[in-house]
Amino acid sequence: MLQTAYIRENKELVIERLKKRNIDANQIVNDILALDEKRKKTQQDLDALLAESNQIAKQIGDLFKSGKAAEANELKEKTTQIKEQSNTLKEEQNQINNDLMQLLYQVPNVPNEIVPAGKSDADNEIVFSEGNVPTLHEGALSHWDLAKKYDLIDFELGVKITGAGFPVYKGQGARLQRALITFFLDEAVKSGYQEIIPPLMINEASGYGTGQLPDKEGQMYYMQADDLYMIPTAEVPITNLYRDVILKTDELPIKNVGYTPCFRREAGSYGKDVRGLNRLHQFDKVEIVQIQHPDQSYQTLDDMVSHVKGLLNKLGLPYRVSKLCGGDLGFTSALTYDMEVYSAAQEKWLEVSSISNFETFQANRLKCRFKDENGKTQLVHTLNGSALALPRIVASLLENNQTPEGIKIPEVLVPYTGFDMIK
RNA sequence: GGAAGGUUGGGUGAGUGGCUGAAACCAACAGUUUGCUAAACUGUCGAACGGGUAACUGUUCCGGGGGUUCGAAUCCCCCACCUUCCGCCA
Repeated sequence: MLQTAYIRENKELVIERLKKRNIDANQIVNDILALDEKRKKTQQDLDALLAESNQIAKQIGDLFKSGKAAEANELKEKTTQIKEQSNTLKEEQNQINNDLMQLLYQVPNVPNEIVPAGKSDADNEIVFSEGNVPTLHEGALSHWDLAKKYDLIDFELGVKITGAGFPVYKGQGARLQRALITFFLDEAVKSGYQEIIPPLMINEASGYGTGQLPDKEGQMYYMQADDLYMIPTAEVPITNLYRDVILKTDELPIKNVGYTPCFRREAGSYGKDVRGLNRLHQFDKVEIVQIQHPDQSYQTLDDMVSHVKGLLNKLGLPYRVSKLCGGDLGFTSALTYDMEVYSAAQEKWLEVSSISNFETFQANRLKCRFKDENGKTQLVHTLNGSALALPRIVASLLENNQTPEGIKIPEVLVPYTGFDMIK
């Protein structure tokens, strides 16, 4: 959520930048500012009334104490009038605040200056690529066929136990999964991230904190009996660690990494995009989260991108980095880089990480602030990214590294898997 | 799941109707003292939204919501959460 004060002070910029998202924000911005003016006005009136009533209450107290009950009772009558007025104003004030919130919830984050204009992922700007697209041998298989051939992942068994999108990993497949998780965690810890094991379920307040609620509750699994949601990503519990917190400047940046399974309902997904490991209801992901001083957050974003590049380099997967265009940019993000690996048998690029700077958009809802150099409290910048999401990495690894003799395990993973070939 | 007790500022914790935005202590910060560190002493020390060039100042907030009252941290109702004991249990 944007801050009203920010919109007020940067009106033209906000409208201009939101055009990158193909949004004409003129109307809503003006509505917000008008409501905000109204809010201030009512508050002033209300404050004045309450101040008066506070004062009278004090007088009445004094009068009673000095035994002047008659005068006190006279004053009492005066307050009923004030009370009526202030109640009306309070209602008005509540209504205004609600309306204002409704409007603010609708406004997405202001894209960074360097976000390219565009409508869809086709307009994303590829800013970096590494590695060559492999040529596969005759008779190469898709990862779901490979998974079956080597008995690594059993999709049907998952259907039996739970349903579609909940695969069962077996044998070397399970081991590979665990190896990747540990490798990713180790790499993050080496880069200075603190490892976190958060709860896998969250309450409503946390859902609001990172913006899954109120709009996107349909994407999360919900446990009605206990009013809890399964996390769609570790970002939610880890970022919410800092909800309602005021940090000190020297505590920044905060760098956390967490591995968790992620649960997503993915309602409405269908077709070949969901085949195999491409889209799941439960999957494993290692997430990096940083909380940073506003002056440094873009440097941090670059650092995070570099970190993920490093992971992909070490795994030897061909990948590319793209800067999301305005039309493809997530609601809460100011700037996002997507990392995609090439999946050789499917012959397509798969998104394995999305690294974003939310600036103060999340922090505003989270109420995560810090005391700056001048002792002033201001909102932090929050950032996060996958480092990395497992299924598509596995898909790409299996497909790209297949040989007639078996599937080669990248060298960096061998210490973790204990084998260098899936046979 | 049953029972009891709790929820106050960064922490401990006082506060049962007006003098309490909140004692005291601890922590933190600034300063004095000190050869350095420590100790001691002095001061500062919650947040949000407003008004004012500023000094300063108004309102709101004592788990959340509602109520009683001229006036509520304090009384009443509902809800959430926590702790302890019992039951169950990796």
